[in-house]
Amino acid sequence: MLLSKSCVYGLRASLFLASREQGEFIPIRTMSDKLEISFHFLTKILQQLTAEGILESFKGPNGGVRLTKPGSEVPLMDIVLAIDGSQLLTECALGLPGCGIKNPCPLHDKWAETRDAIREMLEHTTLTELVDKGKAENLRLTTEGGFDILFDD
Amino acid sequence: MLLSKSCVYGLRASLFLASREQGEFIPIRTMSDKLEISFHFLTKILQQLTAEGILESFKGPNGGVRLTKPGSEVPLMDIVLAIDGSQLLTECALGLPGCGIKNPCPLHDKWAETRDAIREMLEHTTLTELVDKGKAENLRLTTEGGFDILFDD
DNA sequence: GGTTATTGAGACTCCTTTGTCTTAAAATAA
DNA sequence: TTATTTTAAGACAAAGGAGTCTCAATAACC
Ligand code: SF4
Ligand code: SF4
Repeated sequence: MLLSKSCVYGLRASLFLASREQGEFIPIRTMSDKLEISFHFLTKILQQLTAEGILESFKGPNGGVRLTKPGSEVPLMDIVLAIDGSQLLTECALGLPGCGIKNPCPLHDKWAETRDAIREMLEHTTLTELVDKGKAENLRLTTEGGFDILFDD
Repeated sequence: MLLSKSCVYGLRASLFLASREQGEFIPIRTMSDKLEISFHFLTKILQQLTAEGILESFKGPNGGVRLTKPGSEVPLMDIVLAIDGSQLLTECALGLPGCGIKNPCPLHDKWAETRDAIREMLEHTTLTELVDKGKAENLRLTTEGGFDILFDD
């Protein structure tokens, strides 16, 4: 799999947060319910994003988490790097240790192109971009139903 | 990681086989030594490729494995599918169950492009193509040294 | 036939990822 | 102050991937 499960959950939650008012703290429990992700597991993942400065959290009643920056300034890459690390963009096809341009394997040229395509996609897509698209076309973030079911409070 | 370790080992071994005479059976022990892969582990992986008809094997002295077809007719995709399955090309970014064009997530359009790039690369690159390149430029298939060290018998 | 070289099959261990649970810490509200 | 709501931290369990090992099956050679 390209992205780990933790990373996918982190992305889904980040999209959820980006779809709300920016100043609002959203309880993790709300997100875990709506996105159908285990609460404790999601908590651990979001703690990583908080540690990386992508989210900020607040304890106690009316607490929760929120994005530190507007979603339009957060490319997907930020979340992927925070959770899965740079592995995807540095390791590769034949997975030889110490890989690079200097002493490449035969797949390097072709793989580098593909890898760049992945990088471009993750760097140039922002949370807000996907949220806007999701809202406009009622796309889904969860197993069933469209984007809008996330907002029946 | 894009490809599992088993898959990477399978690819490396397939490249090794494609670089030899086609009719020749190569003992797995020889490959595990040259490619620095655990013998028993590589054996299990190559058994999968044999079961899928990509390799054929022969027991006993002078036995080993060989490609069933010339390397020029074997795209990398065959090996990836045999070992990792179609997961990489069907599952995706947000990993929602039952994904597809019918009920997509907001990432679908962008992801589909990237996924196609990966598919194209795997489908249109053959073993022989990489072997020729590797031999010409003495690229590497193992941690140290170039392509040629595989052939000091 | 007996020994040796090789793949085939499967049990088994080890490690990472995924997921659950419990307890502590912080903030609010009564 | 006490109870409640929330995140923080970390122990623990379950599942899958990665890797090791043993023994059986097959083929060649003596
Ligand atoms: S040489 Fe390039 S393609 Fe090959 S393993 Fe290294 S980074 Fe990957
Ligand atoms: S809709 Fe497309 S991109 Fe989104 S999870 Fe499904 S297949 Fe992947």
